[in-house]
Amino acid sequence: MDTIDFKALSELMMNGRMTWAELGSCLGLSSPATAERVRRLEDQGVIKGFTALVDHEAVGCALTAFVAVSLERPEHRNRFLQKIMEMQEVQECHHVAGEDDYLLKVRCKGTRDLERVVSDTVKSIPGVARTRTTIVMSTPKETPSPPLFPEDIIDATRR
Amino acid sequence: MDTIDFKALSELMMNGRMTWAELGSCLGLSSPATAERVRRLEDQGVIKGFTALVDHEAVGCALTAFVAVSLERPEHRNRFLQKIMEMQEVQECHHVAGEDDYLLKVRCKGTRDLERVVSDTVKSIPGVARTRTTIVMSTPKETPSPPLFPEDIIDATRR
DNA sequence: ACTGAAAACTGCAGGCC
DNA sequence: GGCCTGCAGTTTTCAGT
Repeated sequence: MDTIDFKALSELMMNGRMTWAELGSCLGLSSPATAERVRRLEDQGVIKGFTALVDHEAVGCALTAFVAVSLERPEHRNRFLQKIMEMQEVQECHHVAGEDDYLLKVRCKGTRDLERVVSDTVKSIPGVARTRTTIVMSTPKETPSPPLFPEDIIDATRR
Repeated sequence: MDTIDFKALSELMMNGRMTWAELGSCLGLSSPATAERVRRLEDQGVIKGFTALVDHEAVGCALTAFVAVSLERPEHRNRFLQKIMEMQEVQECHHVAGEDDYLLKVRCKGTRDLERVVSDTVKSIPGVARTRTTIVMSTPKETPSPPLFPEDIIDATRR
């Protein structure tokens, strides 16, 4: 077990961009060895990729909501999931135990958009028996995530 | 309005690492101009940083759960939030409208860990009146997120 | 996994629109 | 103000050990 400088490592991860040499020095490795390990992690699927983490509010995605969905019968599942996959506003879809079947995390510009997503789109999917929407007022803690609508970033770039 | 190659752009964003030149060519820009724009986005706070996106299951974080929390009185809020901030397992904390006050997204290794987090830690915070935990069985859709426990990645590195 | 070279990329300067 | 071209400094990559 080598000597890993966790403090330096987390500092490095905080401000984002880093070189293999920097990362390696936290781990006590040279840059080629570090690059090799990261490449292996990608091959194994541990690392899915690399992205920018965006402040969704800053790009006009100010509203977050959780939508619990109940399905009438299991037969409707595939069609439902297929539709969900296509919806950009749905950031997450979890199959949950308990009263409801699915829990969606939805992100959009405002209440008008939410209405469209929930009432028009989700409820129109065959087999959706009922939905319960919970609006997020503020989020004190959240690990930032990749952009949902890359085109909005492009717009922000121009300002 | 310039000509943006969205198809190439999203392909590029999918497989992660890219050079300014590559990104720029999708936008119809040279590398210095591209780097400059991204730097500006960072200054504006639109881009919070850059990270690796990890498959949490692959690093042993196999259990996801949503925990709804009700607080007795507003006075308890600050202390509650402070404690939440310290908990690595809590990936998100949202202040929500409706029946409950907060909705936590929790990630941990297994049910044993969940018990510790919910029953021992969250419920022991002063002012927590009740919690309702919803277990996630599978998640058909989720944008990957940065690592919650960097040390687990280090371990995976060694395999 | 380390060292050292070639190749590639980034960042800065200067000029242009 | 924002963008493009060329050069110097780094960083990554690919040998060989």
